[in-house]
Order: sequence, then structure tokens, then C-alpha cells
Amino acid sequence: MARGKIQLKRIENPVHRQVTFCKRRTGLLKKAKELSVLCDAEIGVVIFSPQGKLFELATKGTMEGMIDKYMKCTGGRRGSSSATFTAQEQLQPPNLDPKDEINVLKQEIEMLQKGIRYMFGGGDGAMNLEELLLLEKHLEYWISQIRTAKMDVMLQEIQSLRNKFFLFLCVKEGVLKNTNKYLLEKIEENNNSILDANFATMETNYSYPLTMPSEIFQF
Amino acid sequence: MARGKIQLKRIENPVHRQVTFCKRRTGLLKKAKELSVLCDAEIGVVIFSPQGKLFELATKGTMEGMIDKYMKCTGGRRGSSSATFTAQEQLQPPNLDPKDEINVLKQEIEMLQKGIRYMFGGGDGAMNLEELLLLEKHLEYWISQIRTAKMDVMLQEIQSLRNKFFLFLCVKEGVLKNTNKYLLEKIEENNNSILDANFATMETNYSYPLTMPSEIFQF
DNA sequence: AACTATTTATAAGA
DNA sequence: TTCTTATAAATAGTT
Repeated sequence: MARGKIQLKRIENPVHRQVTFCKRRTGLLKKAKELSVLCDAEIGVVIFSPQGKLFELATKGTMEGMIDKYMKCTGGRRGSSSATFTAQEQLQPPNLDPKDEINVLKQEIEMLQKGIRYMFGGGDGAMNLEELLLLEKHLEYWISQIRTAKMDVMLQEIQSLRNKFFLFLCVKEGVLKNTNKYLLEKIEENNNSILDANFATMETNYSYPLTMPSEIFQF
Repeated sequence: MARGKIQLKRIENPVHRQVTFCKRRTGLLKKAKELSVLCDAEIGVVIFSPQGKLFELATKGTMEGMIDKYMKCTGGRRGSSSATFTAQEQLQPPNLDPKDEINVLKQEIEMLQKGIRYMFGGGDGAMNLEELLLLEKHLEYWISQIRTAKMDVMLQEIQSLRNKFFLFLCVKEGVLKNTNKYLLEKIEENNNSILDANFATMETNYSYPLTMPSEIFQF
């Protein structure tokens, strides 16, 4: 949110990612505290860094208290996280066998699929030919939508790879030599910055017009 | 943060407080999602309104998964929230941990729900390539299921048509005449019973061996 | 639920 | 990390 817009996707440069993580983590916890104070809400935040490091905030009481409250609120059949057993807990239904839980979840998935059929077909269980044809049509449309989205993601990836490859060629062939020492230094000091560079940014930041012969891209 | 600075203290006006709670809650969850995506972090947020209403977000997997991870991370002597006895975990067969399977299924449910939202909401662009590939796979499975069901219905329809046609031929050619008066009466008294008749039923009910030259069926 | 004037958060650079 | 600063984003007060 500053000095340039960023895409809402994983930051590939690990240095950038770490810096952003630190800044935004601070910001998030601050926002949580503010919301809690301003609106008298009870908030718990748990953040695991990619390396598995834990950051946490509980605005009232402790995190474990929050977890207990959460469990009660969601009607968790797992019981309290508290160490001591209370009378209330002993009255809870027995914990489900994991296998039972798996079956419950599988049924849930089946229900979702039925729900989709219901939504598309407008009927329940037994569908007639007309409904089936309609559902098939819907699914085909849906799958084409998914494929379009997938294609977008893949094209982005391809473009990114092309950029990396082109930069690699530039460096290897000495194209950039003597033309932009700052960029060369950057590339040498941290290979990761090659990975993140893109031509628009380069042109903007380094005033070096980069044109890329399109043939290069026909892999 | 707009149209005037506010003091960082409880908002006394309940209407203002409610509005601010709603706005900032949205903002906080958005920030949490962004941090998770940008920095590949796993984040859980739990918010209780002053009225005790629960709002939650778990950016990867489920909130219970997060709680488990949190408990392990803080070295809580309270054990996992998913299992009653820690020993139970150690006794699991090595190749298939039910807890893992549960998590996989939960993620699958989440993915299905996300897919539904994607379809009906027109897509919020928040699905990554992995999710899209998984969803595509699911859709392909569903469509194959639908096609199987469709095929069954069509085959039934074809069989029904064949039966009707054969009966029609029989009646027209007088094949049944003088051989089964009861069946003939039935056919005449209600044409609908022709439509529903099938040979298995006829053979069973009327003890009349009906063999159908297969050539007839090659429409 | 929108709008918009401000405040706040933060990306990039140092 | 921390500071700075230009800019993006959030949001308080209003309609």
C-alpha cells in the first residue's frame, strides 16, 4: 500500500517476503488490538511464519481461554483444552472414533455434491434425463471456467519463467554489460532479484529500455 | 482513520460501535488473508463480538488444525484438541494416520465450498493453481458420474421403447391373440399398462414365455 | 449501503 | 531492523 501497488500473491523474493511479513504482522496485530478496544470485542490471533515460528495475540485473558470459548461456541465434541476435567465435560458425548469422524466427513462431502446437484438440477436424488443433461451442461461450463482460471495462472507462471530466462540470457551473453551497472550489481549480489525482476519494473526503475524479441518466447 | 481522528478507547455510542465493529472486522480479516497469501503464513483469527457472536478465519486448513498446531507449538501439557489420549496417536499404524486423513477430508470440503462460491460468486480470484487443478479433477469426476447416470437413464428409456414397440408389434400381428386373454384384456383396458410393461414382469406374472428376436432391437 | 475527506498502513528505498 | 516518504488502502463521519 505504498510506493506501488502489489499483486495479491505470494511474494517470491524471500527478503521482500520477510520484510513484508514483519511489517504486516505488526500492522495486523495492531488492528486487532484497536478493534478489541474500540468495540469491546475479544480477539485471538495466531500467526505461523512459513518457518513455523509462532506469533500470537489474545486481547482479553489468554489464548487458551479463547480456544476454550471457541470450542464451546462451535459445539466442539472434542471437549475443552483445559487440563482439569469439569463436570460439564464429563457430560459431553464421548469423543468420536477417528474412523467415525472420517465417515462423517465423507458423508459431508457427499452432501455437498448432492447440494451442487440440487442447485444445478433443481431436484433431489433421482434426476431425470432432462435434469442430467442440464447438470452436465452446467458442469461443462464450470469446468471451462476453472480451466480458464487455471490457464491464467499458468500463463502468469510462463511469463515469469520467460522473464527469468531472458534475464539469464542477457547476463550470460553480456548484453547488459556496460549498459547498466546498477542492474548488473543487483543481479550479482542476489540471484533472487533476477527471479523477481520484470521488464516493466526494470524500465521504470533503471530507465533502460528492454525490448524482448518475441521469438525468444516461442519455446 | 478518516473524517477525523478517533481516540483509542471503547466507543460509547452503541450504534457507532456496532458499525465500526462491522467495518473493522472486515478489514482485519482482509488484512489477515493478505498477510497469509503474500507471506505464505498460516493465520487463525477468532473474534467474539460483545454479544458473544463468533467470527473466525483460518487461512490454511481448519481452525481446529491451527489450534492443534498452536498447542504443539506452545508445548502445552494439554495435548491435542483432536485426541483424548496422547498414547492413542503413538499406537496408530505408520502408513495411515486418521488425523491426516481427517485433515485431508476437511480441506477437500473447504475446497468444494470454495469451488461453489467461485462458481456462484463469479470467482474472487483467490484460488491458486493447486486448488484449481484439484477442483478441475473433482469436476471431471462429477461429470463422469453424471454421464454414467445419464447413460443409465437413456438405456432404460431405450429398453422401455423397445418393449413398447415389441408389444405393439405383437398386438398388431396377433401374436398374443388366443394365447393370453388376460394380458390382452389388460392391454386393451388401459393403454398405459402397455407403456409400463416389460418382459421380465410379463413372464413372471403371466407365465408366458416371451422371446424377442434381437434383430428387432436394432433400430 | 455508498460516498469521500482524512487518517493510517505500508512498499520501496536508504 | 529501523527510518523515511510517496502512495495505496482503510475507514469515520456523513448522506
